[in-house]
Amino acid sequence: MNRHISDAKVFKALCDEHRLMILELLRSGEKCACVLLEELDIAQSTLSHHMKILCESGIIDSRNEGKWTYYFISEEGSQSAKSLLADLTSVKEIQPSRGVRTCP
Amino acid sequence: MNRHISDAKVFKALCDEHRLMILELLRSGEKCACVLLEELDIAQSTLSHHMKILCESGIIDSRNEGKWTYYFISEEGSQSAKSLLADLTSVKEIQPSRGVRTCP
DNA sequence: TGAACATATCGAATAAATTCGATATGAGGA
DNA sequence: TCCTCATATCGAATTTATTCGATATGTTCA
Repeated sequence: MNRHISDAKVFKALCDEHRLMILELLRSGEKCACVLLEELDIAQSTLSHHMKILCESGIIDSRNEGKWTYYFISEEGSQSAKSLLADLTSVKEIQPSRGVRTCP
Repeated sequence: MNRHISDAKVFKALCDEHRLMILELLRSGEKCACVLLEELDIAQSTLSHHMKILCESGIIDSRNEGKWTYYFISEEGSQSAKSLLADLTSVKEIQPSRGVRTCP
């Protein structure tokens, strides 16, 4: 079940402020790269790099329409991110009661 | 509401594999630093650095007992992380229907 | 086909994070 | 009080991420 070994990827996608801002922009519906570029004050190649990371994390998906690429929040991807976070922070059933010393 | 500006911090705490492993270890109950250290094959100063980041993110909390420090998953902190992720990936009510072109 | 535009990739510069050993701090017990 | 042990902090080395300009790819339209 070693999910945590490689699943830092999902959270890595979320730990950059530009990428969080992109996510925020996409909450109001899909946008093409050129619109995102106008809002973000970063170089086009930088935006492309961020979109690649977001897409590879699964949280964002894209579709092509002619020469444009539209990005949108993936329902499936964000659901699995939420499940992963819930798992990571959930305390297991069988555990020593708090306050029990595990040190000598 | 500009939460995303500074709230990369919570996710930054989750984007390192050692820190995810620490979280996994704490799922079975609080542990003192020396126990974590045995499991992780990293230097003591490195562990201390990771624990600081995790605690500052709010996801993990600590308590002192004598010379030991015990770390545990914070119910409150992980709840707010989950809320934040849910917000970030939730699509807003009013939005243009998908497929509407926002580019010329 | 060729010009114009949107996006992706490459390579290099800069910035940020991780890691370690050395050392400091602070608590407990002799 | 002094010694020992647990954890934190410091400073430097290394690794990883971000960023940009330049260029490549691929699409549309004349």
